[in-house]
Amino acid sequence: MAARNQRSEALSKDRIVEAAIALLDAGGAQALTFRALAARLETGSGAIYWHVADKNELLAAATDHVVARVIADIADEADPRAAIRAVALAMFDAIDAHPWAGPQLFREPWRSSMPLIFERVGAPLMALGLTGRRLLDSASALVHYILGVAGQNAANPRLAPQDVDREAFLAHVAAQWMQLDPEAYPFVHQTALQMRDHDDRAQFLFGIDLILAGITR
Amino acid sequence: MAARNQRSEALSKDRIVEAAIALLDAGGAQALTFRALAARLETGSGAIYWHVADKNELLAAATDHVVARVIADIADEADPRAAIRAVALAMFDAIDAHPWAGPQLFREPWRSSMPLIFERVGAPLMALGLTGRRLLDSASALVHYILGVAGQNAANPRLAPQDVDREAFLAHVAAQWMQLDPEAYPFVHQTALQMRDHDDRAQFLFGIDLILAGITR
DNA sequence: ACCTGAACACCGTTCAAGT
DNA sequence: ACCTGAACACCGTTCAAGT
Repeated sequence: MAARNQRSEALSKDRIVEAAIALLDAGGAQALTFRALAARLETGSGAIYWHVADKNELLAAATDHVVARVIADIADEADPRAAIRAVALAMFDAIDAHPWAGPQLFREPWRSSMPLIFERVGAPLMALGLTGRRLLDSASALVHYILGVAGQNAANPRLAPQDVDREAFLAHVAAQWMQLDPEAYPFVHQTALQMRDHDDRAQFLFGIDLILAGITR
Repeated sequence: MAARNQRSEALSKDRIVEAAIALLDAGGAQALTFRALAARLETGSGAIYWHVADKNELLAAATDHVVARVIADIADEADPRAAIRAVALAMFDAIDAHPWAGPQLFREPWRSSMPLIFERVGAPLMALGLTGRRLLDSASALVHYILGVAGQNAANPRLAPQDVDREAFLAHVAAQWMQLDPEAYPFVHQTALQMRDHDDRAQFLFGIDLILAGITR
């Protein structure tokens, strides 16, 4: 027993999940393989299966771990609207920092992280006096918006060619959109230029405020 | 040349994309392999690479194909709000029918389907009198909400065990959420039962109306 | 009970060889 | 120009064998 600590800790689900997160953060979803994980943990690839059912459970556990920490770190806000904005921004930043968690988040909504998020959004709505169906549907709209935007935003810049930076990339997309037929695409043609230098985070918050305005109108 | 039609049409990107969509609709994202595709097209797996760069392009082309058809089929609505609801519902139903397109949609937003969607949402907002930054940000919030919810909704029921139906599954999740500590999870505890028998589509539309209310307040 | 690592079935992609 | 299909590198997962 004591001998096991000479070179490495005993394997455990926690240690595996931690190593998985490190791999995911460093190289994205494709960097998480059982072989890489085994190498990092100095064990055989089969050993991991003793603690974790399969890759799906591993990704879900990694996501739960990240979300739980982020949610726990959110500062308390007295004002309900400020509280909702705080949760929204925390999730936005979390998925931006761990983009691999985005797709995973809305793949298994019955997992432990989902009630956490719903609670943090729904409780302030209760404080605003909402009840019944309207309470649930409003919370649902906010949560879906938050996860949807955060996930999309996390996916965006990563598939762009590596050597162009974000600005050059946006300028390129805007130029493409500008070339669409102004008759068929009046909106796109008119807003493409603004699209080029928009602030994702500010635009995200604007959407939150739109929904809040609709809720409390 | 004429001889080629004796047993099968010449290979083309269109034929490949069509076959890919058939595979994806029948068996989900994991059913699309180059081997299965080659078998269905009665050709070698390498032949596909002559018309398509890689799997990523294939998925993107399949998504564009589906979205373009759906968008084209939307009936024109005179009322801007009705027009936006029509686009939203069309996209919701499209991703529900082709759930594999959900993740793909917000993976390459500079592709051709994205301007199509933005135009269909943005044009009615122009008719409502919006301009400038507020126009772009409002359209962006709506599009992100639509794609986010539709994608999440499409992902949900498919990972559930196959033998339980949707209702039994929702009841099971609700029961789990009910068991959370009412002190720590007042909102979840109170709304879990309603969550059980909510209507995804109606809830989705409610969110659209919340955002529209915020936009036009 | 927990770990090892070879083996299996299966991918996406490439490429020499054909027509 | 377009197609064939074997070959390559790489997966997730299993499992007999070890401790």
